[in-house]
Amino acid sequence: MQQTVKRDSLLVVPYRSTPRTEARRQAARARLIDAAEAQMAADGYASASVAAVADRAGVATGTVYRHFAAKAELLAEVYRRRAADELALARGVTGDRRRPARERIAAAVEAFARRALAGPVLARAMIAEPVDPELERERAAFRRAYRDVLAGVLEDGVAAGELAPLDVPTAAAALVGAIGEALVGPLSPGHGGRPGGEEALVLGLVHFCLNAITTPEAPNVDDRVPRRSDASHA
Amino acid sequence: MQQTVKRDSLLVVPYRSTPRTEARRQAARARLIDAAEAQMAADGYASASVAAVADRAGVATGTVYRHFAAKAELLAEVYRRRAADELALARGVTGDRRRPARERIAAAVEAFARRALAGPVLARAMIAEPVDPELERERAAFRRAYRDVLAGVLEDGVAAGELAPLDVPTAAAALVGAIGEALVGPLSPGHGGRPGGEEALVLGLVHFCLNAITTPEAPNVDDRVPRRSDASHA
Amino acid sequence: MQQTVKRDSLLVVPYRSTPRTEARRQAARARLIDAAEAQMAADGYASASVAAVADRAGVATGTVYRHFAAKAELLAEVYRRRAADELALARGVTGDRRRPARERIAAAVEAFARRALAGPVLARAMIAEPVDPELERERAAFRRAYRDVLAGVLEDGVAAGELAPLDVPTAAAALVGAIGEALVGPLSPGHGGRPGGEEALVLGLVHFCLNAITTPEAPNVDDRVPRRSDASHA
Amino acid sequence: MQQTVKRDSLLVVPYRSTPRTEARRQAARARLIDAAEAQMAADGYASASVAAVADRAGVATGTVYRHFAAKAELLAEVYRRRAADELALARGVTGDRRRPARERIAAAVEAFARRALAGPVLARAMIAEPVDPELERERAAFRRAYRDVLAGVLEDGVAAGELAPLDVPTAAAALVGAIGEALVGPLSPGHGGRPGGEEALVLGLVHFCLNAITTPEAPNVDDRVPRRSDASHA
DNA sequence: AATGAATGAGACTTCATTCAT
DNA sequence: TATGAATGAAGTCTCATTCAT
Repeated sequence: MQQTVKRDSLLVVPYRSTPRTEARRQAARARLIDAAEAQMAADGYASASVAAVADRAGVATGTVYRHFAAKAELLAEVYRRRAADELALARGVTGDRRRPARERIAAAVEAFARRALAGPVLARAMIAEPVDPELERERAAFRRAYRDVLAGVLEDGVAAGELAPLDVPTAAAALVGAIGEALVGPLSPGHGGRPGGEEALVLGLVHFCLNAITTPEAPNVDDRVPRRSDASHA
Repeated sequence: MQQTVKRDSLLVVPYRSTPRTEARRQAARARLIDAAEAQMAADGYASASVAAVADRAGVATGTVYRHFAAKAELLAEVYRRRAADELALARGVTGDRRRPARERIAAAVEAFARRALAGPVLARAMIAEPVDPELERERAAFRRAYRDVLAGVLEDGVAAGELAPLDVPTAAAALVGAIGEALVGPLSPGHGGRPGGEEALVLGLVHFCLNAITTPEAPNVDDRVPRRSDASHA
Repeated sequence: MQQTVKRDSLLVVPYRSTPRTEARRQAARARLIDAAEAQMAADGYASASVAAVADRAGVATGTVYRHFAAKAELLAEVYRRRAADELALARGVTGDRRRPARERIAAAVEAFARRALAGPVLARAMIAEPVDPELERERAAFRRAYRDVLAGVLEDGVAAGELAPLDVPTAAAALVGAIGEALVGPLSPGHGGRPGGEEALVLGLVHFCLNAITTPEAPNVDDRVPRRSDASHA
Repeated sequence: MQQTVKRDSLLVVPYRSTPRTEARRQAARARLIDAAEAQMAADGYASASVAAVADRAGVATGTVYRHFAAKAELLAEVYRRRAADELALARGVTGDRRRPARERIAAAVEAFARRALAGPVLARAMIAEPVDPELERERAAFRRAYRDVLAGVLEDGVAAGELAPLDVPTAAAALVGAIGEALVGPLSPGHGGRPGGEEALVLGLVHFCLNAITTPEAPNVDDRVPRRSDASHA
């Protein structure tokens, strides 16, 4: 990718260090990660062969191995970087602990939803597509981290008395899943027919999530098998 | 395949109406589907090569093709069979329309949860792992069918006045996702450390799902984003 | 191969002979050869798998091996039988040695042409399609035999002074080739556009063949390469 | 494949206009075509598996697919190249329209014959052996082109009054077949016993072909069934 | 004798990885 | 360091042949 020989300089100095070299190296690395992400965004995980990625980055396949020990490592980096972005966003949006937990959760759900809807193929690859065991680990890590962000908010809410006590880890995981499925599931067949389209989807999802963490009156689990019919609700 | 007309015998015996042969055939087919399912359960979708499945079934690879036109058809059968089981169960536990919707949803969630927990790797493969387009179609069909079961219950609940009005398709999808992630997500790293273990997980999840479909007091959607929109401020 | 046990007689007589058994055997054999020929006629040589032929004959694949040691042997029989038919016909129409050689040749060409045109796919398979070495031998044998029939006629003609002396083996081979190519070649791209269609083709071919064996005025071979040799000047 | 745009250099050097690389690439390609041709020449079309060809070329099987999208494409190239050679030769030898048509035909026949005799197995593969539909198309194209060359000469001859009117397309096809069969037919079993050997074969064939296009006196087709014996020819 | 399911070698093709230039 | 051709293991599928029933 980076040619070593510079045509325009007669003197080729065997420079050793990391002044500009390291920068170039990082740039090349980054370009490869970009290319891999772009490929996944364009045609899904399965299309991201080393050749396709290298091609997209404008380098030879061999060059990839100068920056990554194996294909899985490159793709793992894609997951990691993407996850970091997503987490940063989530943390940003939920960061203000003075605001009510429900508000913070709503913000996180909405932020995630909007990004997923903007790039559905990549979202699918990140959330649901199959992967090598190596990558699976990254994906699991992302989900866990994301859960942890949400869990933190939930704990804050419970501690502050805003939310009724709840099974925080489970609820956080369920939220992640609810978000993912609601967004990714309907997208394959096209979701256009719905009135309001994406906007309605986001609203419905946020609504769902807020409800889920808000125990109406009886936080007792036994509530789920009520004594009688819920006629009173009618 | 078998021609029925025999020139030299007046009595045409239908060559073999497959008395026992058909049974054997079905048995062999079923053995292959079992083997494929077992392989996916053991090592995930990616490990289910034709050779591995055949090996597990104790037959030669060529034999697979006597029963299925292509690998994808075998795996699709696994999905279909599994999905049919799951749907039958879900329909069974939610079938009594005289019972309250919340009770029926709780039953479905619990039933699904218990089965997923019994076979987590397979559950992962069924729910989340990557697949050929052909299989993706099966998986999507399953998810859609499952959503429809839940959506039917939700609609019953809304119609009966038991549930406050809600975005039924989104809620149903979100429920499927919540269930899937809550069960499958935590399982890779092992979930054992939790107090109460699986039991607590199931209860927490049921609780979460019931809450999610129960609007506390203000069913108004605007309730979710308190005063101003906060999401997109990363 | 000959079973000793008979179900319908209590007394199991190890019958030795060939009363009706041999007849049945031959019938089954013949049916397989028919089926193989029909398959080749329908879809060409490549389509004649053992399974397809057995299917067409209404027997199981294993049965084929009760009558033929290998697939090639079955197909060889097809060639042989077909060749025998063709040769019998050719010998029939050329058999009357009292008639002029040219007339006899014309009759053979016409007969062959009409049959080939009636069943072009089989003709192709017999004349030109690729085959196993084993079958190639049969095909070569047929061509040789056919050449010999024509050669016999040519020799008669030369001996009788009707034809000018000519290189009989070469001429006979060339006749076979001319017939084959003229018939089989034009059929692939469709020959319909021609005025007169098949009839014209047959006439043109007969004309060509008669000319080919009729030296105009100067039977001298040198006639062909006018004064100097011109061929090799590319 | 190579992206041309480079962000970090103003001077965009087209990554490699493939100075020597292209040459190497062509050389490798050519080596594979050579190997495929050699394999067909040695053991016929059926023996030309990808593995066998790669082996003969001294490369791994995968390498074949760096140069050809599919096996059929490699073999098609063999046909095409061979056909191009043959046609160029034929056109060269028949190109001078001032010479008599019979002389030009004789030259073409002789040229083709000498080459076919030099490599009989390959000639067989090119002319008569079976092939995939994809290759069949190439072969048909070659035959048609070859016929057209001969047909052109025949038409010239007829137009110039040198040849009596004749069914040009049929005659051209028949010439191709006559040449092919006369050369290829006798070669499988070996043709060595003949007096004069190859030389006689070529002479006899040329003679045959010239006769075939030379109507003695009565170009009428009905001539083929003469009234009486052709005593006058004696 | 027939059946037809099973066999397993072998064909084509893909793609992550290596290595001479 | 980059290149990209080459590698070769692995995957899917076909089909002539075998063998228990």
